[in-house]
Amino acid sequence: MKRITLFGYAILGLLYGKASSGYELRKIFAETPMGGFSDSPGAIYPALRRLETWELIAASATSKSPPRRRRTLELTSEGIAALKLWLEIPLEEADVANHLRTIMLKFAFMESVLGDSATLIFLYSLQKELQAYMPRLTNFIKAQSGRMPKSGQLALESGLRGYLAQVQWVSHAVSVYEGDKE
Amino acid sequence: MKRITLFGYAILGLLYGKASSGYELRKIFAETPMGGFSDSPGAIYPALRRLETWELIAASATSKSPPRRRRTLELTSEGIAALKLWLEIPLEEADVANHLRTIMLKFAFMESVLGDSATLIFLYSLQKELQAYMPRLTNFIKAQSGRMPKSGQLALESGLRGYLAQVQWVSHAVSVYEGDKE
DNA sequence: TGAATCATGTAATAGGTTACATGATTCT
DNA sequence: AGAATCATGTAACCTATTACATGATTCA
Repeated sequence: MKRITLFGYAILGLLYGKASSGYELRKIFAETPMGGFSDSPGAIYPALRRLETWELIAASATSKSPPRRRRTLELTSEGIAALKLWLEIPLEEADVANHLRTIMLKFAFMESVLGDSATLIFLYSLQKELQAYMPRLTNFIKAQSGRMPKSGQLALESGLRGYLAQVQWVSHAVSVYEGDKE
Repeated sequence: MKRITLFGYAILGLLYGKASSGYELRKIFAETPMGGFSDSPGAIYPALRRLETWELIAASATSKSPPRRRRTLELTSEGIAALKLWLEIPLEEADVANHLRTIMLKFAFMESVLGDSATLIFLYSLQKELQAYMPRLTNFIKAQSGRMPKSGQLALESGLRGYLAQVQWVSHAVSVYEGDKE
């Protein structure tokens, strides 16, 4: 029985782009602002092992020559299917409230896996859910105002501004994809 | 040997504001956009038990009357000390890159625990670290441009916009606290 | 009285963190 | 030859998740 974690999907998504070794993946997690996933070997190698036993990934080559001895891993067709399945799960409002990180990870991989039009549809639904969530958040903040210290109030506002930035970003992203279609 | 998790500090901070039962804390986590911590009993009661065995919190009353039978928990002096110690740890640039959530949690509790001037100092240092981090992020994005699909590029931009929003928020927050001083 | 919800807990599981370990290879 | 780093792994521990369980109390 397999339950793929967000970390697992991050690995699948990266391998979809390019077959890589554990070490290469580690470097990506360590050196890029990607999601803030762990780059520790104790996280990555067990995760790879799991994905391998589930046959979602497989060693394509265990080269000993030039680039040292390393196990290059690639997606199997089942791995690709699992990744697609995950990307195709429709958004719900609760996701927007709590799992923006998950959403952005999905988006990052979506174009290459599902194509432009699916990505655009995803952006539309994200836009819709964000717009539904914003007033809920502002109302909550208003309701709390006065019942917390300034810093609590401001902390909430920080979250609000973050979501506002996402709203603007979605519009921007949509325009990029819409512009591309014609 | 005690290692307090972020979740643990969230509890300590909330209890600093008001002695509460586990159930009350659950409701806060469930119904407010606070950090996105778990509201499940399997998370909260063990966490409370740990904090209790470390004597950072203690049951102030186990009322059976009106508000049912509930264990109201409050901070001990050691709990307050632990919370203060955590809040006083100075910021580093790596924190800004990866642990914005932690930072905002700290900020939310800081005013009531450490006072206005400490909070303002915290904001200044946050401002400094954010400003140091922004160019690193923009450079990284520039370096990647062209070497990823549009969606990957845009995902990075989303992060960038989030940080930009935080930069603006810090300025706002600073002005609120500076305005207060005079 | 029965349903809902209040309020606290526990058990199994799984995944991440931390730390350690080990060889091979490149570089000086 | 020795240091650094490449590359993979393992083991102990801890915590969150999930699901279940249990009584008490309010409310219809």
